[in-house]
Amino acid sequence: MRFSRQREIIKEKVFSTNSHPTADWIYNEVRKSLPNISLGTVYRNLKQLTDEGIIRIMFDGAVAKYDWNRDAHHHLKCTICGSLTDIQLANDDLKKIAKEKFNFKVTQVEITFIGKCNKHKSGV
Amino acid sequence: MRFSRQREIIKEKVFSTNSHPTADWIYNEVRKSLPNISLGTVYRNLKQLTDEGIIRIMFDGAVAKYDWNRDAHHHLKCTICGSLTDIQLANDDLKKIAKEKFNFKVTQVEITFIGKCNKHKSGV
DNA sequence: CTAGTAATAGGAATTATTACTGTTTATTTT
DNA sequence: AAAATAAACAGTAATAATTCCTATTACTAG
Repeated sequence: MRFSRQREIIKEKVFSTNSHPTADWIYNEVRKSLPNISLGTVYRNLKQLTDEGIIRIMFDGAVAKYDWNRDAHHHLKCTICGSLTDIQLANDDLKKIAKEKFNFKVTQVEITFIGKCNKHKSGV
Repeated sequence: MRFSRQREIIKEKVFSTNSHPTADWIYNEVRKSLPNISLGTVYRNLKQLTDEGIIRIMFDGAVAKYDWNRDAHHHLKCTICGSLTDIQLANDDLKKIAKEKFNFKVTQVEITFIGKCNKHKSGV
């Protein structure tokens, strides 16, 4: 993979936040320093970075979000503010269950907990 | 919700399969008996059925899939054939962990196990 | 029967993403 | 360091999934 200034900055932006940014958010961020960058370039580079295993892609409903965190981890998704928060959970047990009960060789486990995050205490 | 022939047939089709159909698949199925139905009608009715809790929506990557199975359950997703299979797993422990460790009130847990299903034994 | 409401078909619009094309740029070769 | 070449680029068109809009139709209550 040849060096490119665009990809460097795209990578920087993904690594700069815990907010699981969308391609569009990244595009707007990168435009601040590279006003002529095109959205296609952002998508192409996000794909390359994903293919290289440098970042990860995940889907929040129908839209792709990107994540610099490559450790095995899962998410808390708030139904009120939409925030996605990383959490660590041992999933060895789950893999074992899938293998024993369903004869399924698990390579990845995606868990999303949907509910209310701690910003929304009362009635809301 | 007033009766509609279109919605009845859409519902029937979703209930007729374990394959977690997409809106497009349902559209094509329903057209066999209602050639004039529009895709918009399919989407509108799937949304209504989902809102009423009669069926469930889930996302497989970026596309919405529909599921008549309303029991708490999760999925095995095969990276080779793309099949999605329902599995039952107690998730009370997971909810408890989310509450205790992250102070997050879970209303739903979505787990997808990604890997190889038992149709793909050897090298492939 | 008639007004009002809910649902419809069909198509336009939107959103996210991918593909195409001619141009630029990083790396390799001389 | 200049020329060659292959990858990456910007800009734009195309695609796919989904939602929105509009005129029309069907059911329901008065």
